[in-house]
Amino acid sequence: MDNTDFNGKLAQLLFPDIDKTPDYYEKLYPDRGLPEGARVTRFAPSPTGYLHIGGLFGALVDVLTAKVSGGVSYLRIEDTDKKREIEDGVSGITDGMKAFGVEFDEGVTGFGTEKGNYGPYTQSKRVEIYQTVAKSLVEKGLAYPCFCSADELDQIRSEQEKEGAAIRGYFGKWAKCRNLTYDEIEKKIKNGESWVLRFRSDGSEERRVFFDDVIRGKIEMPENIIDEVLLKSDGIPTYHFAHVCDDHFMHTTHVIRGEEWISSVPKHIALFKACGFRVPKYAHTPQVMKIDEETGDKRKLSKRKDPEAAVEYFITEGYPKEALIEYLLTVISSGFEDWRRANPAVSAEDYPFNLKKMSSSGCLFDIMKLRDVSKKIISTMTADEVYSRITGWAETRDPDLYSAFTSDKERTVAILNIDRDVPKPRKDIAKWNEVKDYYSYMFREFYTNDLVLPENISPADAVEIVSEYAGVFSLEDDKETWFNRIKGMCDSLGFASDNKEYKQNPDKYKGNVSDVVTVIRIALTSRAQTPDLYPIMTILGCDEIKSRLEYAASFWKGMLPNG
RNA sequence: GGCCCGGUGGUCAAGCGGCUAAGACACCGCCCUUUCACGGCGGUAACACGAGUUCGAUUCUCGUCCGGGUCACCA
Repeated sequence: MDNTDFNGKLAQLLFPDIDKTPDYYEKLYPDRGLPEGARVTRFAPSPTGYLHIGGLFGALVDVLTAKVSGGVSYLRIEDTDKKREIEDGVSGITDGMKAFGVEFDEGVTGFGTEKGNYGPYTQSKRVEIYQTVAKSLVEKGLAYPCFCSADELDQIRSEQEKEGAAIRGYFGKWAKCRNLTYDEIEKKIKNGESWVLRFRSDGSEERRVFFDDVIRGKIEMPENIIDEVLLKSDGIPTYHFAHVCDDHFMHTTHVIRGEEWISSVPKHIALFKACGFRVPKYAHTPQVMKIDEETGDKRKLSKRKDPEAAVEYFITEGYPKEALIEYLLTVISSGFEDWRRANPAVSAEDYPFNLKKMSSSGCLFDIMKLRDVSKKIISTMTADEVYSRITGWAETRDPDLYSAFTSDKERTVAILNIDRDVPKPRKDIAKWNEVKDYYSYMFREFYTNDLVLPENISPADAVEIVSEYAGVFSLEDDKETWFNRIKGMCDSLGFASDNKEYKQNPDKYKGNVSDVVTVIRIALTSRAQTPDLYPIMTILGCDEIKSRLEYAASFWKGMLPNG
C-alpha cells in the first residue's frame, strides 16, 4: 500500500461519517470583504460561569482594536473541556460584558443565543468542522491516531523527567503510535480501543520560528516538534486545533490573548501551515497581578483567593461601570490618561486605542487608583444621574437604602446635589455601597445620635452654642446671612468671629467660628466633617433641626459635673 | 530543569544614545476654607546588578540576579 492509499484509507477508517471537505467551509464562510487595515478580533473565554477581570481587560482590547480599525469583534465560547463544564457558564460572561457596556459585533450573546454569519460561535457546536479539517489532515499524512493510554503517557513523562530531557512531550522515540501500520490501526479500532488524533509534526529542534508579536515585537523560539493532540478521544478538539480552525474560518486577523499562550505559538504556526491556512497576527497581553497578602509575592489574580478577580465583585460593591473600564484603560494603554485630560467629556469607547502602546509587563491591580478614577467619574455626574445609579444598584442589593432614597425622590436628589452642581464638585464617593453611611445623617432610618465633641471644646460651651443657635437660626436666610448669624453669636460666647484676629491672639479666645460651626455640625449630624452645612440644614428642615439641637443640648448638659 | 516573556519611584507609567529621568495614584507639607473634601502650590521617592559597544548609556549587546509564563486527551 503506498502512502496516498494509506492516508486515504486511514482517513476513511477514522472519519467514516465525514463527507465534507474543508473547501465546503471555505465557501460557507467567505472572506469578510472588509476594507484594508480592518481588524477582526475575538474574545474567546471558556465558560467558567464568571467573568474574570483579566477577561474584561482582554475583551476591551478586542473590541477597541476592532473598532478603531473599522473591523469586527466577536465573542466565541471555547467549551471543549467537558470535564470542567458547568450548566450555564455563558451567562456569567455575557452578563458581565453587558454590565460594563462592552459590546461585540457578533458571536455569542447569552446562554444559547448568538448573532453573526460565521457561527456557530460555540465550539461544541462546531465538531463537524474540526473533524472535516482533521480528516483532510489525515489524508495529507499530517495526522495520525494514537492509542496510548493515560498511564502510558504518564510513564513517558516520568521517564523524560528521569532522563532530564530538554524537550518533553510526545515526539521522536516516545511517539509509539506514529508509525503504526494500517492493519494495526484497524485492528485496534475494531477492538474498540479509544484513540486521539495527533499532529504529525515535521518540526526540528534545530530550526527556529520567528513571529512578530504586535505588542512585544520580534519573538524567536525553537520549532515545535511535538505531536500535539488535535482531537481528544471523544472527538472534540483541543484548544490548539480549535483555535486554528475557528480563527481561520471566522477570518480573525489579530489573535489577542493572554501571555500564557506565547509558548504555544510555534505549535499554532505549524498547525496553520499544515492546514494550509494563513497565520494570523498575534498580540499577547500582560497579566493582571496582585500582591499576595500572606507571602508578599506578586502573583496572578485568582478567583478562589481574590474576590476582585471576578468582575461581579465590582458590580456588587457598586463601582460605576465606567470606572472599571476607565481604570482598565489607564492600565492597558499608556496614552490613555493624557488623552482623557485632553478629552474629559468623551466616552472611553472613542479612545483611539493602539495595541502597540500597550505595556508588555504584567501590572498590579491598584484598588486605590480605581477608587480615584471612580470618584472622579462620580463627581462629574448630575444629581439625577447619581440618583438613578444608586437606586438601580440598591434595588436588589440594599432594600433599606432603596426605600429610604425613593420615598421622597425630590429630597434625595437635593441631598445628592449638595456641593455637586459647582465648579469643583466633591469627590467623596467611590462606590455605591458607601453612600448609605455617607449620607446617614440625612435619613431618619439610618441616623444614630453619637455626639462626640472635639477635645478643644467643653460640653459647657457646646451647650451654650447649641442653645443660643436654636433661638437664632432661620431657614429663610440666604447663605451669607446664615453664616453671619453664626458669626454674630461668636463674640459673646468667647469665640473669635474673625479668623485673622484669632490667629493673631489665639489666647484671648476659646476658639473661633470654625469651632462654633463644628459644634453645630456635630449637633445636627453627629459628624465633625460633612459637606456644606447650609444646604444640609435647608433640607433637614426646621423641625428636625430644632429637635436635634435640643437633643444635643440636653445630651451635653448631662456631661456637665453638676448636670 | 528546558524554552519563552518581563524588570524605570510604594503602584501604573513616559522615555527610544546626550533630558535637572515626564505625568497619574498613594504619602507628606503649605495655601484656600464654616469642618472635611475639592482645588492650587511644593516635597519625599526610580532606571535590579556586572561587563562590553560608544565621546556618551535608562535606552544597544552579553552575562548574572529577580519576577512571571509554559512544558496535559485544561483552556
